[in-house]
Amino acid sequence: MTTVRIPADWPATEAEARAVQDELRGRVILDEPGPPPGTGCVTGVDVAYDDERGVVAAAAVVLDAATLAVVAEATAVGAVSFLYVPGLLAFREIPTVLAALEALHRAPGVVVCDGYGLAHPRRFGLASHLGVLTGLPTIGVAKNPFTFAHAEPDTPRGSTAPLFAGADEVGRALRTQAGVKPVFVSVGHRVSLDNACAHTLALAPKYRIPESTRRADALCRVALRETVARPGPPTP
DNA sequence: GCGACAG
DNA sequence: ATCTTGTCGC
Repeated sequence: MTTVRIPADWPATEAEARAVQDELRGRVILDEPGPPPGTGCVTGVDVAYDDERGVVAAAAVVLDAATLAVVAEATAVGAVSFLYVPGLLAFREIPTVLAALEALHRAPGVVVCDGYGLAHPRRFGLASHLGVLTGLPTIGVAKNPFTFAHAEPDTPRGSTAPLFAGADEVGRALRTQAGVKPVFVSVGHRVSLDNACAHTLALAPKYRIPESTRRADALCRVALRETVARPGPPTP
């Protein structure tokens, strides 16, 4: 597991962070369909926190898209780099997530983030940000609708309803299990919304949350516990 | 102005 | 995100 330092130029204030989003937003690529679902690899990323100690742990888990078998995984830990502010989540997670992705010794394929991409107050959520920084195809799959409006998708698995920010369609509510609360899918970088939903559905054959996110969630919790329970904290 | 608000 | 017991079900 690698340890990361907060970048020297990391935003310190909310205004600086918003300015970074406004600057990077223009680099998002929205006109590529992305890799076909069910082929190649898909990578889930997630983080866990110990706010008392200011420690964050990230995990990246690579799955074979066809079988959902785990083919690679990596973790990273570091100091919390930003406080949680709705709309600025990426600044809390990205340094450690980047380190985990870099520790992977294979191509991640599509990266599935636990949060939003285009569905964001400034249309630049975690998945968009991670995509621009890495150049990788990314999508966002969130568990809550945030501030966005949506109709209830039909009961069958695979049903969708558009997610609206005012009149803009910024994503979809996707029912991954019949009769169970939907997840909220939005485009990150270099993947179409149709493909993002297809990937998400393929990753959730049995549970509401995509297998990629479930695996990454479990792994980053282990990584957090191991570093917190060990002498010699990673905080310089 | 007040509250809500991805993780 | 995180704090938390028991409980229902495969």
